[in-house]
Amino acid sequence: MSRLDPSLLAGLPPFMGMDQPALEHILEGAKPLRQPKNAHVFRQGEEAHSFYLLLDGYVRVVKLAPDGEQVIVRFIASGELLGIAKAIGRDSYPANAVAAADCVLLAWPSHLWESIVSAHPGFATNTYAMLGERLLETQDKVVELATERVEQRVANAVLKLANQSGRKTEEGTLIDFPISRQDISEMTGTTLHTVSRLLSGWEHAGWVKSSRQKVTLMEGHKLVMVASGQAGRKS
DNA sequence: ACATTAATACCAG
DNA sequence: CTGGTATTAATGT
Repeated sequence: MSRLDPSLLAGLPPFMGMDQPALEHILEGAKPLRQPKNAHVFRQGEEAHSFYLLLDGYVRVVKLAPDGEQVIVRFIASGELLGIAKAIGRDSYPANAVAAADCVLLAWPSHLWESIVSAHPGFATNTYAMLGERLLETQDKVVELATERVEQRVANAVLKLANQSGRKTEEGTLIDFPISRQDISEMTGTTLHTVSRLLSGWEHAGWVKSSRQKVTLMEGHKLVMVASGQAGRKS
């Protein structure tokens, strides 16, 4: 068993403002874990035996509707916690978590949650702030789904992804993990057909560039226009 | 070279 | 305009 370096955690949002001994203490209970692309980190309904910190990669959180329909709730980027069912008083996971790219994570057994939180008040406030952020995000998304048209929603989704995980290239901003039209449709409540049509439309206009599992954003401001409903109206 | 899976084209409601 | 099926294109083995 190799020793884990506390500098892995230093500077990450959940551990902001914590000193070296505290980080070492938290790391004692963690074991590293590596998940290949498309592997499940945990499944909806499963007993929440562990909680996780994503060190590298991306995982998508997918909610399964009773009829088998899938909805992508959010993407988790590196440095974020996931599977913290215990923090909201649950003992089963509320959704599936799937590696969107090859991932490396740290896993803690869930029973350590209580002791870590009570031993480290800074960690507690950080994670509750994070939960609050996520709550606001999902509220915004509800409003979006209820009030905006499809083109606005997918424009928003693309912008969000580019913003959250964009990598600069000569072409523009590349979303640096594999993303299919199906994925985008599951984020925005449409079908892959509509997403495909919109994306190729924008590609002809020169606003984005897309190929299999890849989307690069070239003219972000144009998409912002679409997202705000100021463009693309047709009759 | 083949099988698998994503993206687009095509067609129907 | 949306949703389903077929065809084509890309990717992994």
